[in-house]
Amino acid sequence: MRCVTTARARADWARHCDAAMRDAGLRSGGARQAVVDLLARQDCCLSAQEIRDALAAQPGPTPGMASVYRALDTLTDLHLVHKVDLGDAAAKFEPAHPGGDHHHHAVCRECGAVMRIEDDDLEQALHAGADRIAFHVEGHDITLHGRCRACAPAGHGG
Amino acid sequence: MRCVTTARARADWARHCDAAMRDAGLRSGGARQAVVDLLARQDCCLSAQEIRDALAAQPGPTPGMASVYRALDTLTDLHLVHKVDLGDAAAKFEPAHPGGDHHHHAVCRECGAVMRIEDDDLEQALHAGADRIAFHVEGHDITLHGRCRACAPAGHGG
DNA sequence: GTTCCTGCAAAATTTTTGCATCAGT
DNA sequence: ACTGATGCAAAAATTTTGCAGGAAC
Repeated sequence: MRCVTTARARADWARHCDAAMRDAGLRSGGARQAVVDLLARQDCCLSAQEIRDALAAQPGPTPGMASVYRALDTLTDLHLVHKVDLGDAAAKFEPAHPGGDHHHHAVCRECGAVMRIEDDDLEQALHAGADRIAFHVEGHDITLHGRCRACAPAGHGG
Repeated sequence: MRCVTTARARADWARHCDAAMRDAGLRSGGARQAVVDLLARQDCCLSAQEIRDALAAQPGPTPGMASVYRALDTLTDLHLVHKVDLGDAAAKFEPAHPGGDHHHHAVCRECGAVMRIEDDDLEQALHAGADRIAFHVEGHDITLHGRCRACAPAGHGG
């Protein structure tokens, strides 16, 4: 199972973002760019608070929460970022790679760890099922709940 | 595709709730019972606000939001109710039928309608995939996003 | 110079908690 | 009577909005 996004894909996404934002007539401000740069370095989703904390921890000015939310909103509208709701209080956000890197999430109910899930058979079943219903499917989210290997009871790990 | 929960399953769930709540040493208060009775009549998920509105519309005293949330929290802890997060601002809740009635949701991004989704192949793929990862899966949620038949562009209907 | 972006603060929304009171066992 | 359930209001947490100032084009 692939577990990380390649450095190539990250660079591609950052470039794709720059192009799409320029294309949309958006100006290159500091806060939004910082959010994009941070997300480009992530393998999985981050909450708005986590994004701001990460930006606060790195050199340079720290954007306000409002700017983080506005940046995420804009990026989500442009389909550059995918909003993920894992059942926590806060929504999370992750890069929406244009060419692929489609994945889902498993949340450990013990430690709260979030794992990436990639399964081609699952995607196929989903697409096949989508054809059978009176609904035009444009996207989907899958969240597994359970326990990660570290937290799973011995003998029940899978 | 089955689209509704049978009257039998609803009655079973209500009875199951009563038994489980008695078993847990919970008293039969008015607000929680009203929430159970209302959920037992539902085919799909309702938000806390929708639940309270529905209770306000029917005869009898209207419980406060806090009681609705507390009832839902208790019922979720007892695995009698399943919390569903469809990406809206508010979480939704639906009966967790013990024997079956496992389903997922499709949300129309035009009109906001929520459809039940039941697909055995999808469930099988999910269980097969669960065996292949280092994660002990105890539950899962699937949300499809797109457009319902009424809102789908002509010729693109699923 | 115009328009968009940003930051701060206030507002809106959803959910939780404190506390006094009421109801079930 | 004891213990838990309920209602109201206040608080907490997350997200959105208003407005003034600054930056990009």
